[in-house]
Amino acid sequence: MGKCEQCIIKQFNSLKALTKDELMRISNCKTSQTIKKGTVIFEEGDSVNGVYCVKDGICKLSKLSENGKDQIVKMVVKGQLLGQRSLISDETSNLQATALNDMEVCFIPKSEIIADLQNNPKFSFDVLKEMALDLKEADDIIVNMAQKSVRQRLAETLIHIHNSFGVNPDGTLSVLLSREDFANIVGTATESAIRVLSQFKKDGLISTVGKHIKIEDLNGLKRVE
Amino acid sequence: MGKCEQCIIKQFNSLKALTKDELMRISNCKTSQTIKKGTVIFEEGDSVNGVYCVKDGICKLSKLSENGKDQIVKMVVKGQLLGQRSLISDETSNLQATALNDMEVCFIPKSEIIADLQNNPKFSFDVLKEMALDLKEADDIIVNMAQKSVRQRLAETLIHIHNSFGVNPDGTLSVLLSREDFANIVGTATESAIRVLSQFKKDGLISTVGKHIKIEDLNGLKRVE
DNA sequence: GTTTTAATATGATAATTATCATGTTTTATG
DNA sequence: CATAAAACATGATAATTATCATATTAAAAC
Repeated sequence: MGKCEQCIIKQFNSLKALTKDELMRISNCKTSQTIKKGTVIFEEGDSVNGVYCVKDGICKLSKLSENGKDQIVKMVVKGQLLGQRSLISDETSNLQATALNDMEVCFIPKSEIIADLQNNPKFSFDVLKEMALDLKEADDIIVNMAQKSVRQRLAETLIHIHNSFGVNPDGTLSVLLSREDFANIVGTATESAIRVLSQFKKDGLISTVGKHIKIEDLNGLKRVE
Repeated sequence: MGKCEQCIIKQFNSLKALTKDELMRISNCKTSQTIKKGTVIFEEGDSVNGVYCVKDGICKLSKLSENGKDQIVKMVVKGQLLGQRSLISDETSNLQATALNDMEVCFIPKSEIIADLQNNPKFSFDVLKEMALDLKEADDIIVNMAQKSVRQRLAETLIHIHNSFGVNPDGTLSVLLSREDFANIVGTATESAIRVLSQFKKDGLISTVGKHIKIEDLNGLKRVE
């Protein structure tokens, strides 16, 4: 099993703020896992007894609404941590995590991480910084949800995925989502998401290769109203 | 000027995790302020060079959208801290803070607080816990915005204000908001918010005394669809 | 206290989005 | 490879919400 102190992934998250000794301790109690696409990693109400460090792959964080829709709140990609929030609040999870493709993760038990959070101010301050950014993003999503049209939100979602998660060699978005996923990010009916994407295609803003989407006119998407 | 180490307000926020020595140091550099209703405490893009500890009164945190609406993201009440997020991220503010009534606050300069965040793990962990709760609330708002109707959101807003901020002796909500404020919390047009509130009144769910709103049927509001 | 301004209220209509129905294409499975 | 199942697509229609117009009431300013 890989050693945390040598793992390159931690450069992308707060674990980089840990000392070599702390990393070695964590390395000894962590477990590596492969998670298949579609697997529910944890669901709302679960006690998540630790933190996942995502070495590869992508997952969605979502919450079931009373109307049966599964609103996607955030996506967690390679390099990021998963499950810190409920761990810090010492609560069961508020969200469900589902793998969007095959994932490689390391699971670090709660007790180890909590000890470091309480003893290493550099680490806890770094986690705090990450959480402050998450909160800012969440605030911005609230504003978008409240004030922008489905068309705008979907255009911005495409741009966000493009900019934050990158593209494949052929230019298609590296994150492959179903139309239903898009609808659940934007907060609309699946049919509406399909309709808007079809329109974007007609307007030459995007093209599709199978289920893969390629942004053809980024500035056009930015101008969508 | 009051002394932080003796101030009762800190029991309601993370400042309680500071040591007596730290509190005395902060006490010496803090400034007390009275803020009049309607005053913009800071706006989007401002460098907020410290944290406000709200001793009395309420303010709204909002963000201007491109369509001209000022979406309210959160309300900060007596006992809470204001401005920590942008301070921690070391960024200009993402939100505007506006006093909803006359406020009493203490302003603690950034340098003092940052030093404590980096040196006192108990304090930074407490701030982290608060921020984790803020993030959870924000996630829940995203889900509500995306999946619930204006009627439902407005009903839940009334319930939230009732439960979290309390009522006056006559039973009316202690937080006095304009119809426009309600619209900007719910993310709808002012006319729509007015219409829904009128309907709630007709349905006997609420009553009004001037601009003050009283919840008459809490369970009824919970059942709104 | 009157005038002016802002906030609240309501109707009419338009725009947006959801829902239901149904067909097609793609993917999974025996 | 045939068949079932899921995902995608599109039309018709209904429901929700926004916008514009216009009163009415309340609050602020002179």
